[in-house]
This record gives sequence, structure tokens and C-alpha cells, in this order.
Amino acid sequence: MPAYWLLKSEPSTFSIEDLARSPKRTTCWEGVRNYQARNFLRSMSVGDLAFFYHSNADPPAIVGIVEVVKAAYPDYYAWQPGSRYFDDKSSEQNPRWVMVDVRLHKVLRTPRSLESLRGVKGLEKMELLRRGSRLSVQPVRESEWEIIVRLSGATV
DNA sequence: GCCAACGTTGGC
DNA sequence: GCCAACGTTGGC
Repeated sequence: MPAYWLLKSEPSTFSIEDLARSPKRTTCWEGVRNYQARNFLRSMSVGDLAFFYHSNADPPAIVGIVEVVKAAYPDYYAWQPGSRYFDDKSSEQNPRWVMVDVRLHKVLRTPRSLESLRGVKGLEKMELLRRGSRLSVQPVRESEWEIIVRLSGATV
């Protein structure tokens, strides 16, 4: 059984359209610099599925589904001076941050906006809908996953 | 642009 | 270890 997740990205930085244009429709998910989010990345397995969420967008919304195709490995952007993700406390000898590779599985025909998810029965405990939620990598319960997939008319 | 809700940093 | 100051996220 795959596990389910939600990955946030600001479309001005990297959108689902950017992913669709990427070689093999695959990208590394670099730049996570929060320990809780990193630990979730470490928990991912190949075959897990994740919602692709556009944050800081108009409107903020779930826009697609991606599949984990490579488990966590060191985020080498942290070692590159000049990278926006550089962190001098991370090194090749002692990597602090990790990334996974994800492949585009499906673009939702209609984005599922944050607003449209509020009030949906069964999503009361969803992390994304928690007030003040900022986690950029979140686990999603199977029941939540199925509700949203059904709402979106998507087949996984 | 505002600001609530966090997470991190660093003085003590 | 406490906590104030600061920086960031992200909805609105």
C-alpha cells in the first residue's frame, strides 16, 4: 500500500506546468529546509503518491498528483554557495537536508482550491486545512486522499 | 501589503 | 533552558 502526501510549491518558483515540461516529467524536490518536513521526506517510499499543491497562488489549490520515484537522498543544493537553498551547516560529509524525486502522474482537470476543501465532510482533521498550517511536506490520510480524488473526478 | 502563526537564533 | 527578537510562510 502506498502512503499519501501533499507537497507545496509556489507556482512562481516551480509550477505543475513546469513539472509537465521537465524531462521525463520528473523533478527532484529540493529546498525543503524544515526539520519536520524533512522527516516526512525521509519517510517516503517509491510508489507513494502526493498531491501537488500551489501555495501563494491565486487561488491556492491542489493542482495534480505526483508519484515518488526515488526515495530520500542528500539535497546537494545545500552545499552550493550561491544557491538559494545553500546552508553552510550542511556538508557532503554530513548532509542535513534531503530530497526525493517525483514524477507527474496527473494534472487535475479542475484545480481543487483550498477554499473548496473547507467544510468538506471527512477533511476536518486535514493538516492543510489547519489554521496557520505551514508545513510544506505533509502526510495525507487515505480517507482524505480518496475524498479529494473523488471530488476531483480523478482516477489514480 | 497585512499579519497570524510558526520556527530559529542567540543572549542571558 | 528561557524567551525576546527576528525571519519566513502563506492565506487573505
